[in-house]
Amino acid sequence: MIKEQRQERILSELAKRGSVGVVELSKLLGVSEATVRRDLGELAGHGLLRRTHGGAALVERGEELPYHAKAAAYLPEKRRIGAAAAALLEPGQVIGCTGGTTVAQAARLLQGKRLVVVTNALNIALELAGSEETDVIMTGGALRSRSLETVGHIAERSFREFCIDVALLGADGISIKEGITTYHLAEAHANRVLVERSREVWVLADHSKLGKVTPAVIGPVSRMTRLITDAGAPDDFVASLREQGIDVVVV
Amino acid sequence: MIKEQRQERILSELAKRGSVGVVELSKLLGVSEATVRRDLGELAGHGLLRRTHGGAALVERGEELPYHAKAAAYLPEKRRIGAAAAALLEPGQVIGCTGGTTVAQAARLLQGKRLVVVTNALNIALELAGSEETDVIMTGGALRSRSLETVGHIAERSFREFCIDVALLGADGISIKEGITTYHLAEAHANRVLVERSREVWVLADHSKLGKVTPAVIGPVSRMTRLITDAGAPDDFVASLREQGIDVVVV
DNA sequence: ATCGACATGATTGAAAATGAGCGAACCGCG
DNA sequence: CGCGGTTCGCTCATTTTCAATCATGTCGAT
Repeated sequence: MIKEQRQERILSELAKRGSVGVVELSKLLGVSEATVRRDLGELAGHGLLRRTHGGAALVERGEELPYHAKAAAYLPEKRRIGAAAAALLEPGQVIGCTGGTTVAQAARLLQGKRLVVVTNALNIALELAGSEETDVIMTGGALRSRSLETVGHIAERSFREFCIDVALLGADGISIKEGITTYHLAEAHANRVLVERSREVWVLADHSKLGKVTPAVIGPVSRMTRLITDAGAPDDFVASLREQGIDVVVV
Repeated sequence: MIKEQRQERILSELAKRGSVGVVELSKLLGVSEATVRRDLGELAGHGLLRRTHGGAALVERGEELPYHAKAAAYLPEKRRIGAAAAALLEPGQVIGCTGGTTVAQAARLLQGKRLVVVTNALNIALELAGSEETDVIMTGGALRSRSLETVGHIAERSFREFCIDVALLGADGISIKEGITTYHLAEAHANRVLVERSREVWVLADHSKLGKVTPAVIGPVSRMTRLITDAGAPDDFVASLREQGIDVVVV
């Protein structure tokens, strides 16, 4: 039996049963346990299964997807930024959230607060799914797997149904000249509608985003009422925003 | 048997019966009581069950999602049902999915198929989020943490925008007399709209749901075009549905 | 025929999981 | 209350599993 066939077989067995043991597979496939371990290791390397002691199990969705919070870059900064944002929000407010790992960190800390959260991002909704106190409204729309945001007319129409107190925006780039930008046009469009409907716009971004420009414009920096970033932010950048009357919180 | 399988078994047993004893599990699984205790401790640490003296019980309504507990009950049956449903779908079709753990098992196997999936359930969207081939549309709406479904007028309006080939319905109860039912009124309402918009209606339910009635009606059994269930289904129940011209698939 | 690349199987010391033993804590019951 | 039996959490020895290494076998190319 060829390696490919064997690995195929392992995956199908796993799909059928949810978890499999090394010894078990060894007997089933008629190869040594060493070979089974090698196969499992290889498959796990491709993210097709999760290795466990004694065997393997199905990968949990969300464990391996690109935005998984634990895998995020600048995680400590993002956590602090998220915590600061969460602390500044008040009970009873209506919050709009875009996707992104920084916003997700904030969302995680909103659990149990009496808030209404409107979001087009799957990961945000998921963070808050367990919270009894928080009302979560998803906008719906076409799902973009890269960012887990939903976009398109459904998302935009839903955003328009709300009057939002504070928008928590996770941007990919913030430039004094070019404004708040993101990578994807459809996301930018949905986010723009959120901004339109929001009284305040807070942007959550670690310092790596500052001065950066990405293709799709959400809006000018002047539309932002508060920026929460980390201590790595360049002083002149911060000063320039403050001159424009934007509240810059550095954590 | 590896640890994962054993713990899955424990959760399944717990979901079926509401509470389990250490000694009992030890005999059932063929491992020492010490190991059972360790497993229970670990699962309790993940919030998947509540430790009691002498055993374990389901987590109280409140902090944790009962979703995980539900997911573990009749898991092998649900996998087979999900696989059968996935195998019967054809490329290019527009599929509507409600929430529910059985439907989630089917969704997992739809990855990579060229389909359009419209759903009001967060867990379904998450299963398919990684798939490049599959277009996923979320309806949006207010999120119910218990089932991870979104409900309300936003969800219903979104469903109405689609012409759906096949609806995959996960019901909580199916009764010849009372029809297809679920626990929650708002969910039933959203699901009813999905059914309206669908050419075919397939219900995915393990045998524990058959003959059961729960508070909120989705529709009469006659509206269902196919039932996929497991071998534990009572013969007379299956026969009765077949008399009505419903295609019953037993896996 | 020889070589090299690759897959497989066996070996080994380390790590993890398991099972048994033992006081301490807890339950039900008088 | 207090008591006996059960259950718990802990430690320690044993078994299982792991990852790494090396040897063998297979196949195709030179």
